[in-house]
Amino acid sequence: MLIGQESGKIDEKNRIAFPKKFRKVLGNKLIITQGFEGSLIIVSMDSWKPLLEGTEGKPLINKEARETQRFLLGTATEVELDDKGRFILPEYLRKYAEIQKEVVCLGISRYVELWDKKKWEKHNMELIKTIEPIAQKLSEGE
Amino acid sequence: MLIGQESGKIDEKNRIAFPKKFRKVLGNKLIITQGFEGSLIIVSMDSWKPLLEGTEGKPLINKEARETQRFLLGTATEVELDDKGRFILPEYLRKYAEIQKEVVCLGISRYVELWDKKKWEKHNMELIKTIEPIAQKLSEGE
DNA sequence: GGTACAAAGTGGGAAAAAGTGGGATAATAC
DNA sequence: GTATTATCCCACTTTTTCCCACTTTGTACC
Repeated sequence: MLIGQESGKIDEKNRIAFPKKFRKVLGNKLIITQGFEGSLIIVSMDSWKPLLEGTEGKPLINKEARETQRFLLGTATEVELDDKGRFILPEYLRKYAEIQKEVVCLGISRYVELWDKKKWEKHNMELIKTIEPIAQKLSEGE
Repeated sequence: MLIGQESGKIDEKNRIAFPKKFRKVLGNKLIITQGFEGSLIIVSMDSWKPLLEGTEGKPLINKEARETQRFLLGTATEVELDDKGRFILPEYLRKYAEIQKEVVCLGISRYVELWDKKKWEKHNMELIKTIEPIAQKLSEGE
């Protein structure tokens, strides 16, 4: 299972070192696509399909389902890690995620989210405020 | 049941000795995540896992589920104690909790809170001021 | 209470592993 | 043919991990 957060940076050749602990789980062929809240989603081939739950099966006549699929599938790219565990981030995804220099990778169970560091930090600040009920449960045990 | 307070420090390799009495209860595989008032929460694997159950199956397209997972998974880390009972605190959690050098571990029933010592002392002072009038009222009322 | 022994804690060295930057070659475009 | 971009690979740097030795704390027995 993917858990935890790692930071890194994008170099002048648009390479990003994919954290070791995530590599172990996902292997070195990855799919990258646009995510939500301005992040990117990185998955393995295998977990790609289950993630589409909720968009699959819905009739094509459903406009929202179509748009969601376009969003997720239409912008996906397959990348391969080099011998040192890096991949090249396509320009259009870099723009979408507004990645400047530093990035953060979040392990979210079956996929990894990639964020521009500043953007993530801002998002995280907001997150902690709204997440209180969950953390409360964590505190109480079961 | 976790109670009491232990202090320690973080060494130059970012290691923190996890107090023996807490170790006995929680084991040597721990989950650390962001807590409240700038503290960190440390729980055992066993009490953390059940929390995930509610979120695991939820589709990617549900915003609330996404944010919950980001918090429970993305900002948490699994650590393992070394043979001397120490764990390595990831940089991002250290920053979050603003840990300088000295730390305090508080046993709070089912989990352990980790604080920067100075911050804890300050927080505790304020806590006392707040609690006293309340306690006073309580006693007067009887 | 003091001494001796045992257990636990602390710091740090050294080897191994991983990460980083960049050069050289190959592929593509102009 | 030349220039630009992409791919592969190498060498250097940094980080991580494992382990050891010393210090401190705890415990038992005198």
